[in-house]
Amino acid sequence: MKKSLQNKDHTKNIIQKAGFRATKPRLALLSLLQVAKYPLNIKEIMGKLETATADQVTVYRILDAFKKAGIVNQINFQDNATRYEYKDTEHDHHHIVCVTCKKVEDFIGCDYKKLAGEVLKQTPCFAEITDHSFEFFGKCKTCVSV
Amino acid sequence: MKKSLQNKDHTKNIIQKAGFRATKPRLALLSLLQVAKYPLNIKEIMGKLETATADQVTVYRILDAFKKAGIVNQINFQDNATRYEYKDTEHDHHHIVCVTCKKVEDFIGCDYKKLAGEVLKQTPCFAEITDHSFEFFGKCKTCVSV
DNA sequence: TTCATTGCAAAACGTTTGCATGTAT
DNA sequence: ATACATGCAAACGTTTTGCAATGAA
Repeated sequence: MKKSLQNKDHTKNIIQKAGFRATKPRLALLSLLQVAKYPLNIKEIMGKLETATADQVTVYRILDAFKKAGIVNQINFQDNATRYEYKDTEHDHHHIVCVTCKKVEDFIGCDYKKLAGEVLKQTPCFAEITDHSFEFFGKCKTCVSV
Repeated sequence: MKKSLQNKDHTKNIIQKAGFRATKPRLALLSLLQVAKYPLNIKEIMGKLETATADQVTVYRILDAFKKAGIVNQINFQDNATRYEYKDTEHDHHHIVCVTCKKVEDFIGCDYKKLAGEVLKQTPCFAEITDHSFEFFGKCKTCVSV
């Protein structure tokens, strides 16, 4: 079986296992997020999706549903546009963003689990932690000298 | 000298040391952020500011300038509204947010400096780190049982 | 006085809602 | 067949821009 077909089946499985119907917009959107090199905002998503694959409103609804289902992560680069990324549990990572040119690079090593335990002890109101966000902002080697 | 006057002078000093003129909107906004118990979004700010103290556009411009000057932090709770918090360098902290009722509690212990060094080694494109964001999302003791 | 700062009007985005139509299972 | 999903239109909330008027130093 060809690799691309395996991937298509895999994408379809993820959608169905999460309890959703495998529709054209959902398959296209999840496939797109799976190959994206960094978290995409709505404009980038609509630009990369083939015309008439999905309405923008549909994309918003799917992203919301996928986020609740734990299939995608919602990410914010402080640029007034929510970004979404496929949640690959095998390759947990976070991002560093250049504040000047917006270049993005991944990094690993965020040991949030240890801190999560300490935080629950510190915060008397809270019972459980379900998610976390963590990004670094800085300057890339090109922009730092400007 | 009364405490409230000391605070007023302190607020004025912060603004002027950052290179800004100590105008009514800027004094009111920074004072508000200094006493806020959690990061405020624009609606909350406009609601808490006395009427006619500052136009909403002015508030946006001041927040942007204060952020660039390092006086305030920009924070995102994944609720489509940018939040701002007075940056008190003496009391560095982050936030945990209840995904159900939006309650916020602070926590300390984010040792980002150690990770920042490792991240710069990992990411060949980046030269320096200037900022970071870190929030936990979870459920408070009231909402967890629902 | 002078230049930084503000207010107002209007536009530009990002996001959500309601409802009729379409479709995966 | 039918409950789930989508598309379209329109509303909504947040943020930005241009420009003339104002005010702090």
